[in-house]
Amino acid sequence: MRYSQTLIPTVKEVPADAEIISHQLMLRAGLMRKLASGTYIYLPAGQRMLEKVMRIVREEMNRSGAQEITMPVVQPMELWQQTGRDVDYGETLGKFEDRHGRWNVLSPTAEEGFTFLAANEINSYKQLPMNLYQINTKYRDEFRPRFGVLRSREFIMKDAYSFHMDEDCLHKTYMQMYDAYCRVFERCGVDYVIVLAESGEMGGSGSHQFTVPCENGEDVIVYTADDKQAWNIEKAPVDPLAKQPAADVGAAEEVHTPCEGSIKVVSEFLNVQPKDMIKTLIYWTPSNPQVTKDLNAYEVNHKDGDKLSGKKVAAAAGPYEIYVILVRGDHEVNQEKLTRLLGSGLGLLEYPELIEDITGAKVGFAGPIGLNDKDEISKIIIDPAVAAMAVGVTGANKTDYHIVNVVPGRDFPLEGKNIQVVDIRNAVEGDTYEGKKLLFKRGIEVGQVFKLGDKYSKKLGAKCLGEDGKEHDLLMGCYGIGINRIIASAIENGYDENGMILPISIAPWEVIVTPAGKEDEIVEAAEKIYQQLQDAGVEVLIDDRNARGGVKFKDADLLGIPIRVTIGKKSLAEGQAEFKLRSEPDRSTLPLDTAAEQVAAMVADMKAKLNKPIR
RNA sequence: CGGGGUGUAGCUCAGUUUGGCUAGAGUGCAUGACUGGGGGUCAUGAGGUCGCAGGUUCAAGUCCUGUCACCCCGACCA
Repeated sequence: MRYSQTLIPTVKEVPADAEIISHQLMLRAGLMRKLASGTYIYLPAGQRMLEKVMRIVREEMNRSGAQEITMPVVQPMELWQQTGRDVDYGETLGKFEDRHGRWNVLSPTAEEGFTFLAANEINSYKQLPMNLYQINTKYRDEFRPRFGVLRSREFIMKDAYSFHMDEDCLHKTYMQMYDAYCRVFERCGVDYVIVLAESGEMGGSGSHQFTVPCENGEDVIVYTADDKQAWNIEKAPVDPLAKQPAADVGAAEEVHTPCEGSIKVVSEFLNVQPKDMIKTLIYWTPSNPQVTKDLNAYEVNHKDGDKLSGKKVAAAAGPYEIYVILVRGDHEVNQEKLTRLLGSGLGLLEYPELIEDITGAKVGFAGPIGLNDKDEISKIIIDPAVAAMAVGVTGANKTDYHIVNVVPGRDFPLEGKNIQVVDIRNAVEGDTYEGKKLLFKRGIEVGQVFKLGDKYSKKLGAKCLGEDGKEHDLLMGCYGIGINRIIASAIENGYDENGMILPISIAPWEVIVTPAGKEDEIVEAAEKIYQQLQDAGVEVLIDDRNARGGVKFKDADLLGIPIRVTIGKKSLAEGQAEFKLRSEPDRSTLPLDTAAEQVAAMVADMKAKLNKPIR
């Protein structure tokens, strides 16, 4: 490829829109341009990187026995209504009405489509296991696209779906995918850690996330100090804290706190630490899960209009459950743990009016004292960290009042028929698990494998005949890789002040030939080596622009091309070409007549190193 | 959707507070000359509905109202 004939619009200045390094460099190196918030145009260099990642993914998927197909991006809404995900996905689901008045979905993922296919085409256990995948555009109408391609509205995902008769078979394919994913990320040259993720319907180790650690990641990974176990923060368990020695405090006492009821403001007002406060959260959820869906749908459809008040919603919902959750002031409720505790499929809703009805106070002044006597409360869930407190400050269930000197167990019960003390919070710095210190780091989720069970096959009637001659619901697994995110993570993993430092497997070109000077002999020598490298099958870019050396070097560095071969006046006179690795500061020389050969060997070697077997 | 911010040349930004002449700089682009190993120098030139609409005024990039887009924090995220 000739630089002069390629669109690689590099820029010197950092674009104002871009906050994180991968986003900045993708724009600066001319890999892409923004079309609108969360949608990007991939330019030739960026496109080449996408294609290289896709090629690796495709090779590893095929090698693992999966088969590639293509699913339409535009899919009928009816399919999504059958699984209820037209509602579950909420406003993130992109949709439009066609000229016939039919509603269509812009596929944000494709369980429905693949299960539809399986329902029609898989009839016998003899066809199983079957693993189908596609690499295709996905659309999600994100509330807030950000960080360049890390959270965009349109992106490319590899999604695979496997079908099975039994759990063992599913597990086998699941592990094959797990291994294939390891190979994909190894070959792409990104660091990654595998963490246990939300387990979903199947329980146990039903999902793993592949995460590239980096400062700018949106996910938080929690791992033990010995590096043996890792979780997504949504799933990380914590040891209960040691019970604090009983303090000699007086009786609980109401104090006037005429301020906003947030933990931060109240703790400052009373001059106590947030960790000495008890946060009281009140949730409610309709007893019938279907009602939650209807309500969600109602809100989705009426978002701008007559939004129901809390009471109206509650009335519309029929019977409902109310849960009171107590966590320490400096802790956060973990929604995943909560959902798991109360049963999946239940939506938890918060309505200020309802909270006011129950506590008799404005939001911000709820407290546990006296609440356990209220019949309408189904359950009080107390985090062990609250139970371990010697004394705390809580809301008084009276607007503008809090209670100090509250002793858990003395002033409100820690046991009882509707009281449960159970881990319900996010792990924080200082927590342990099984006695081991928990550490935190941020990361970018680049892949996830998931055991789906029969969730979709049941709803879409994907059954097949077993050896026993009876119909069985198919078990499914699904496996996703974010193609664009791999590129962003690779950049977050490798850059310096001059630009990207890319793994050779995904760099837009493997080698750049830089003629430093426009004398005929320099150009000729550069052209020759360029031709030889091409003949050797190396992906090579020649910077044939009429520009100064400095400009070419800067752009080569910005693009992160792993190997640079420079033809300059001095070295040429000695029959040498210059050789430099992007990742290393030093330069060396190679004899002109064997340079191409040696560089080609080096390229092969660098690629082979990324292919090395896992672990 | 709540909070904060920004829209002026392809890009990065001055100018808006306190309304006033023909709207500026750097960079990029074009042309020419000199250069030629880390974004070089000089000269000339093209490039703007000052986000959009309406209003106030003798006069609006600047003040007012509305609106749109984009960015950041939060909420949300199979």
